[in-house]
Amino acid sequence: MADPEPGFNQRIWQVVAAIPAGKVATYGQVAEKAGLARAARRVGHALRGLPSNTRIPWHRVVNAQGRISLPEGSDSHSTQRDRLEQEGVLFGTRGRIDLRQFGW
DNA sequence: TACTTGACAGCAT
DNA sequence: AATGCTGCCAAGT
Repeated sequence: MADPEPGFNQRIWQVVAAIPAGKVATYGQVAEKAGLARAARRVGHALRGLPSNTRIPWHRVVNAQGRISLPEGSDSHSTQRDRLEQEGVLFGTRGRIDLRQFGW
């Protein structure tokens, strides 16, 4: 097997899919929950590889600073922010989400 | 095949 | 607060 850990991507998607609407998780949290503690980067790659028509709520994943980790001004960025606001997620003055509102 | 990048995070300086 | 280094691992060059 070329891939030593087959299915981890799927594992990651499963974790992301389990995030309740109106709530967000950080890459680190997702990684940890997927059994990949400290491999937050892997989460980023897994999400990046998602098809445009995916039903995975990738927009509920932000970085540890409570910010959207995508180039500001990009389509993905605005899409993510729009969806989060639509779910009731509050953004701070500097486009920052106060993660404390979720208990972390 | 080797080196560099990257939807990150945590700790040290 | 800002910068730099390290860990982790896949994908790109």
